[in-house]
Amino acid sequence: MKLDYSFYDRPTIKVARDLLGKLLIRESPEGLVSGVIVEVEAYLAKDDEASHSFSGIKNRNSSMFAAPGTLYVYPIHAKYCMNVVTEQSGQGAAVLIRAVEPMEGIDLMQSRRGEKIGLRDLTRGPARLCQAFAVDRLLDGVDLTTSTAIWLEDSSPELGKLVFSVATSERIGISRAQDHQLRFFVDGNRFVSGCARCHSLPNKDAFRSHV
DNA sequence: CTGAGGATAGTCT
DNA sequence: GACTATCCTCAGA
Repeated sequence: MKLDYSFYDRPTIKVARDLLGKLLIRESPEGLVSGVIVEVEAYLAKDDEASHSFSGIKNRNSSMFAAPGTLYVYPIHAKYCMNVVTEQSGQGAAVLIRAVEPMEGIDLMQSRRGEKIGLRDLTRGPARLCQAFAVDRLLDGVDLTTSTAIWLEDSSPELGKLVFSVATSERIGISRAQDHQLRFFVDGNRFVSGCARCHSLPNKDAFRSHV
């Protein structure tokens, strides 16, 4: 079932944790791809120096201040990252989706990412994920609750109820506010990005093996 | 497997 | 001109 407004219109940290295990779906003329979210980071509206909203609304971050459920796509290092806007309009809070476990459309992801890339590296990392899902600035500001190009679902019938434990750590790749434990990931899932010390149980079963 | 270093381009100071 | 919420390649164990 597609996630609606009431899912996003909540405290950012709750939304971030609840996004783990949800299905991200992208439909384009080339075909459909999907994956289960295994890693996210929360960026808060207040007292968070690492958040793009910290120094106020700018041209480039304006969709982070839009309604909850809006997609905020940000260009960085000549690549893209995707975020989901949370809380109320004008707050400037969002959750960065850092990694998914590929489910449907692996061939299409493979052709977008390059034939030499292994399965594990297709969507492990925010910019890799955007490339595999063909997410760029054209999707910035899209409403995830109504769009037919990209949206989130609670779960897929064939996966059933996913069982996993949530781990937390500092966020990755930022230079300020590094002490906050605002990164959430599926403990042990091998499609999570980042360093080995951030995984307390390395190489546990992936969701894909449950199908 | 790990860590280091350079490439990359759009936005803001 | 400096800054990134990054990625890829390469060397070494």
